[in-house]
Amino acid sequence: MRYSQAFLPTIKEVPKDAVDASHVLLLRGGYIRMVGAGIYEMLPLGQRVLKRVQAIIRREMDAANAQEVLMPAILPATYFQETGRYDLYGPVLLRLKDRKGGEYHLGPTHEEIITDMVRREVKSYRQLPLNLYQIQMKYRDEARPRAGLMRCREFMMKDAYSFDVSEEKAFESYATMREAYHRIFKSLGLDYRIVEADSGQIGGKTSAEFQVLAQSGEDRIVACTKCDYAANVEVAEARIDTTKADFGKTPERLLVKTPKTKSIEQVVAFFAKDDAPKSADGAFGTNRILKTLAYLVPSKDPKKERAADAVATPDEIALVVVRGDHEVNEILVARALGVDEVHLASENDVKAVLGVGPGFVGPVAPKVALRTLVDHAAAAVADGVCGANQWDHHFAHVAYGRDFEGEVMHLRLVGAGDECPKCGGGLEAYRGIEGGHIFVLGTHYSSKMKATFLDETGESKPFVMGCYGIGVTRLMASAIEQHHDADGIRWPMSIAPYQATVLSLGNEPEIVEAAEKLYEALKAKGVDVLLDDRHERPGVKLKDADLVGIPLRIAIGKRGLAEGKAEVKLRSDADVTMIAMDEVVEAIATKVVALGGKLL
RNA sequence: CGGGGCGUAGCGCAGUUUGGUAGCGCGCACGGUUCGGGACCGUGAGGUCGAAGGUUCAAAUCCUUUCGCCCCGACCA
Repeated sequence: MRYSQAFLPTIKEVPKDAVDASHVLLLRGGYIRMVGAGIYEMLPLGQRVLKRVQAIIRREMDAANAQEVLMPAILPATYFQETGRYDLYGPVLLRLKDRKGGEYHLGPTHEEIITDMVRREVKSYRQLPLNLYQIQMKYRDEARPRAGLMRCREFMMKDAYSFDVSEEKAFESYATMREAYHRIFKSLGLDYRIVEADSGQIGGKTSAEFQVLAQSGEDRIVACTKCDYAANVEVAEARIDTTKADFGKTPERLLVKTPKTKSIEQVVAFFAKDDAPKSADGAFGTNRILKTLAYLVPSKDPKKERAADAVATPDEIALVVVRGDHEVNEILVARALGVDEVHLASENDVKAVLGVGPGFVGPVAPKVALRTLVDHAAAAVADGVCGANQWDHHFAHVAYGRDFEGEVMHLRLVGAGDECPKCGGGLEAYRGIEGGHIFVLGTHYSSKMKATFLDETGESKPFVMGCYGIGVTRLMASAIEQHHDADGIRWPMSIAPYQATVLSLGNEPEIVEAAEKLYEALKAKGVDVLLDDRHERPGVKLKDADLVGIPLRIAIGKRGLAEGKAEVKLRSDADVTMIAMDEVVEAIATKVVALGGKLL
């Protein structure tokens, strides 16, 4: 391609609304443009990258015996109604009506459609296993689209679905996909971690996320420095402190007047005063405070709508006790209580049930008996402080097992500094971008949709399913988050829009001719190359080349040409190499292959 | 959905407080001088000031409504 003929509008200034590197650089480099919030168009360069990412995904999916299909993006409501997700998805679903008033929506994911496809056509265990995938635009009316291609309302996804005869076989399919995903993420040149994760609304139990490490990532993950343990903080665990409270040493429980002492900091400051009660080993630090939070537990009956002005009743409130220096993991709380989600109870709800406001709530002798969940670490505190369930009062010298009871479990957010639950090694915290997510679904969808086959004994059984997603457009942006500098993008060779770019630095006929000749020779060799033949000053071409981020740059200028040489530079490297003109083509072709590219 | 911010030329912005004929930089077109890290000079094109309604002799500016976009949070197969 010749730059002079290319639709490649680069921008010198940083677009006002872009913050994250990938967003800024995709706009500035002429890759994408916004049409609406979370809706983007791909310019020629963007489309080239996208096609390269797709090609890698197709190659590995095909190699893993998955077969490509294409499902519609416009879906009749009946499919999602069949599994209840038409309501479950709520406003995220982009709904529409046809001329007859029939209800439709745009597909946010396709479990129901593929399950229907398979139940209609597959009747026997002899036709299994089956793995079908597609690459297609998905539609989710996100509450808050952000950061360019990172979180869009329309985005490209590769979604695959496996169908097996048994749970055991389903896990084999899952393992095959996991290996394929490893190959894909490596081919894309991404630094990533595979982590344990929450399955969310999709159903099923076993799942893993492929998290691309990036400071701008929305997800928080922890990974062990010694073993392969890694998890999203949503579900991360840590080695449990098994030190038991030694009641022999814990003094008698003491009611202390603590006026206006609500926050953890205030409590610690209060007990740090000279005249305040002390624990046997000194002050009551943050890690000795038993932080007690009241959660509103929604009714398990979905038909029972809670009125906006309703006041909580005792059976709707659960107490969660964690150490003052720990944070509650609400996903774990919800899971323990068997509900989809929990929210902190409002001040009014807390007062209504406990007769006291947040800040003075504690697990010891509440006004009414409440379900109480205690984090392991909090249960191990031998001599702690907690709210006394009376205004302006706390208890000192309290311990789980002696002063209060509850269900002990893992309830807190794990972070850097915690110990690995597998090996005891140190955990490190990272930010990640969820680039892929794989699930064993079991029979969650097949049962609801009566998608069954006959096994070898003639018995009718639901398919055991798995599903496997990759955010294609998101990965394109993720690659930039990981590969850029102050001047622009540094594409990995495997997904770069062009493998090499030839710059003619100067408008002298011999320079233009040499660049043209090299361009044609590289093309003939099978190198995907962009020739910057614009009548621009060298500075403009060099700046644009850095911004666009093509991995290999060959500059033809007066200086080098005098010696019969071209200047070759890697975008990811500061050094330049002078190579004789008649050796450049071979050198570039070799470099392209060495960096993981393929000649045409 | 809660909080905050912003809509003025293709892009980035000033002008709004205190109403009085809409401006700057980049980009674009033409001419000239330049030519190895986003050149310079000159000339020129380009705007219903997001939209609607209101106040006023007069509205980018004041009032009301509305639409859109961004950031933080909540949410997120």
